[in-house]
Amino acid sequence: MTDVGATVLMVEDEPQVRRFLRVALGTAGYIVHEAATLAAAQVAVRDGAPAVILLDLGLPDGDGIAWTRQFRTHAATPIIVISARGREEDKVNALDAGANDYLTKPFGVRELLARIRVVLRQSSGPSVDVEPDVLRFDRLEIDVAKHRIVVADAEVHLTPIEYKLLVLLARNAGRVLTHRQILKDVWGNAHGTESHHVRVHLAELRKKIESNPAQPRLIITEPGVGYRMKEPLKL
Amino acid sequence: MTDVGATVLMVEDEPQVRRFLRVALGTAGYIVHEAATLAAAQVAVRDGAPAVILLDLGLPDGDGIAWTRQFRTHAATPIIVISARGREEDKVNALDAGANDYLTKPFGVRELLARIRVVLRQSSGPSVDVEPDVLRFDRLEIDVAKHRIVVADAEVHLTPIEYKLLVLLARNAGRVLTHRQILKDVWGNAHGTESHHVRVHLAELRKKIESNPAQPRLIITEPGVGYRMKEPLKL
DNA sequence: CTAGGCATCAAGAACATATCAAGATTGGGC
DNA sequence: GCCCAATCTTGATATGTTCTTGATGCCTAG
Repeated sequence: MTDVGATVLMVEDEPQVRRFLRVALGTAGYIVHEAATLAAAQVAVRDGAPAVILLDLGLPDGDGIAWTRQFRTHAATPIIVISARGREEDKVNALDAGANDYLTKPFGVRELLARIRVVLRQSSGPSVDVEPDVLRFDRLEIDVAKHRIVVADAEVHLTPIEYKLLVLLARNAGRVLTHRQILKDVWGNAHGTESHHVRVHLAELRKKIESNPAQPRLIITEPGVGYRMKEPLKL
Repeated sequence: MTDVGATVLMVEDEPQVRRFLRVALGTAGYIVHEAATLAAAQVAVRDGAPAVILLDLGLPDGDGIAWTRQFRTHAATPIIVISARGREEDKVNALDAGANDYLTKPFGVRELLARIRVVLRQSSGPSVDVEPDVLRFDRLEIDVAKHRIVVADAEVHLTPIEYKLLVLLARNAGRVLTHRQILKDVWGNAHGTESHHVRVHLAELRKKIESNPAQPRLIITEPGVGYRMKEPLKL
């Protein structure tokens, strides 16, 4: 009556809750991985490639919401937040940070399982795209997993928008992305025609990653259309 | 601060709740469609193509859960169920029937909006879907997905008008397109008889894609009528 | 031979982009 | 809760690209 042996990563510090969920999820046919801290979760995600993450807020080593936001910059694994905090504010923050669902303790196991099925159902659809953790472009190196940019062997600091912009372009290297597409992906659906934003932040980005920003070699302007990142050299 | 004017279909029979949600959703920037019955919802979905459906259970003309199950056999539009029934049983049934989320009345508007953002975020997908859409003509290659033109293994830069012109001709290869048709498609309906524009830009285009622009092999002039692109080699 | 349609060129207008800088906003630390 | 630092937004201006427009000459059909 349940899904296959999908892997669920449970991020939770209270031993009692862990035992409880371990049994419930195990019985339902899932493979359960566990982490008691965000740091451990980070490792578990990379090693275990879970199909869904159950994230308890209020872990000892950091803010789960901030972690979620950070995580979402490079991964799409569904996150179901589980929290004792039931304030609307908390829910909105978590969901906007990138969580797929938010359950307030106490909750019923059957509801949890149903909600896990929902997110699995969604993610099973549009295939699994495995992409390398490191994207390389000439003297530019993007380590998506570690959220690190290296230009000519020197680490470079990018602001959140610059980072999103760069990863978007890099993931679509060789393809022209229109202003509209970029706005939608980096800013969210709202901003109608403010392509000026794109220009400003793209200029900043070029300053940081191009050797000669006045004559860009990595990010090419397609006047009247958008921008294109040069494809990396083929092997 | 919110998404674009995505369309939300509200399926709800109580006038008070409808008015309340209409205002809340409208303020948040959504276009709101309304239906008081499942039958009306069916029609509204077909006509309005909503981005998300808010479904109240317990409508006068049928079982919302059964409707959801039926709906899911042919459509993937996200459904957020809103119900006064808070029993775990109800939630599990609705979610397993295909609902994407389940909110129990009373609920906060901000939470609802956040959950709408979640499902919209998911369905908007990874923005750029890869469609291998390449048109080939001898030594000319048009990659529509990437917006890229290659002539004899060398990338060629086209201006927006040139690109539109080329794609239009390529998509209608073998057929003669009149000046009027070209003007309408590339420039828009306004320009009455300015076929001179076509000539100028077509000359530019030929310079870029023909090996000998004076004796065009790809784009043929049909005197007195218009232009025609040579059909690509068949496989 | 002539008229109409076509190709080509060049210059300025219209439009799009790059860059700088100041004000507004956000988020984190105290 | 307040303040500071970082970041984002917004506007102004300079620069660069593309489009339009008109002039000119060629070719072909009648």
